[in-house]
Amino acid sequence: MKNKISVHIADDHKILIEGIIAVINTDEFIEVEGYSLTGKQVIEWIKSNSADILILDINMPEYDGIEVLRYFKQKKITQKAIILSSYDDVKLVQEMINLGANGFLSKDSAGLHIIEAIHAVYKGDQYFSDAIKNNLLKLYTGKNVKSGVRPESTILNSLTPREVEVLKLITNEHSSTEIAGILNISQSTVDTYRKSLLKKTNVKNSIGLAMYAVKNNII
Amino acid sequence: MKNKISVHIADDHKILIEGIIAVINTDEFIEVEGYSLTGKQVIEWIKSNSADILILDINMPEYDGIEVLRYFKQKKITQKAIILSSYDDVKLVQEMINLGANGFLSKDSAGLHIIEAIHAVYKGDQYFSDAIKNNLLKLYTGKNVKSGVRPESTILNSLTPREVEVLKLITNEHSSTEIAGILNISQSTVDTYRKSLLKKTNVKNSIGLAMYAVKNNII
DNA sequence: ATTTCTCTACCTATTTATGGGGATTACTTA
DNA sequence: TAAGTAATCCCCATAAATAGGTAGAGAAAT
Repeated sequence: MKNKISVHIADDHKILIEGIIAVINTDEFIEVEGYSLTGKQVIEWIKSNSADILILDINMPEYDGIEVLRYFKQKKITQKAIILSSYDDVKLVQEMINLGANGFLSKDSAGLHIIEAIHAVYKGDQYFSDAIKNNLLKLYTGKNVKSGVRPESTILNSLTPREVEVLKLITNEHSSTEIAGILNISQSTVDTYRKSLLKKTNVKNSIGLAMYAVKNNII
Repeated sequence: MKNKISVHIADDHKILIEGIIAVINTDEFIEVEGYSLTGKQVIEWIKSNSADILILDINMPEYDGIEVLRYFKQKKITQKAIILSSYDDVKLVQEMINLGANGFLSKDSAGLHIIEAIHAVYKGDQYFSDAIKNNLLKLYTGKNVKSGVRPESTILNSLTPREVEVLKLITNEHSSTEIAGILNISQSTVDTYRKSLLKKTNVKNSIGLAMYAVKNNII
């Protein structure tokens, strides 16, 4: 007779936790070990506990999901984790995989297959929601088959350090004049960065930049 | 033998719907009649259906919860509704009650008592989550017993419905011209809303507004 | 050695946003 | 009925952002 798969849930929305528990309870081979409402609680919890699977929300107060994964990696904790996310940002997925995430579920996806995801990850597989898989596929179709070509053709051409600095200041409600003052560069230069940020992120205006920054945790 | 209480769920997050269904299925006297993923779907649904209780999320694409309630009121539809909200804005609650909402559950509240809420509202009672009740209490304790003193001392001077609409569009990267077109009002009016939003939220510029919207889940 | 990238900066012009007013209509509420 | 509020619109002026260029200095990669 085999033990049940134990699951710990971390999400700041209690209703979501209750929902997931209810869903999980429909599977006789899985049980919920407990839950955390903040990233801090997860980090406290991991110090003396573990579960077979941790279901981890990205957006949480105190420490977010990414910071929790960073902590795990730093402390060499090998807790398996399935990420819950509201948006399907490819770069985030890559970041998460690098940090050791084993699965990725989108809250927005048409069907949630949390049970499948848990079983898959428990077996050692990775599990990604369809939205994510589609996005990843798009990146690797057609080109980039031979040499070690980095997928620089991606939508998100990564930003230069200076661009990120400017982006942060924009997101913190600074005007170009102010940014020029803070970074000790000319206003024209700041404007140049704005242009290149708009082009690279493919958004419409500064607000789009701010939202991009939020989504990519460049805050 | 009595029929089950039928419930319709409206929320743009499928996972939340699945969760609520799972929770509801633990009660033998309640059954889920169906669900909608957008406000528009709710309005389509109500044209030829009804349920004993509608569980309605505030934040939904196409039409949000408030707009759905407005539609109900305008069309004199007496569908009972329990509101699901991510934030506990007192003014919003009042607005919703005026629009005929029968209950109010906060997603963030420590314990979700959706079953209780459904039974209460079905019996004709109103149901409010603890967070809401506490906020309402705070407003009426000590002072404000006699004259009609408005509790303007609240931190978030809450925004009017129209302001929220404009804020959403701003956050979605629309310019004032576009917003005017979308809402079918003059650009000047949109500018007026921008001014009042800036004043009320106490931020510096549109980016501050967008960040405010993100923080307060007004997306 | 030559290309590529990053950071820097400027010019011109147009479009948006912000800040200060004021004002009307409709609705609700004290 | 008087007061308030929400929604709507206008004027004027300035500040800021966007869009199109061009371009040089230095570092890094090929």
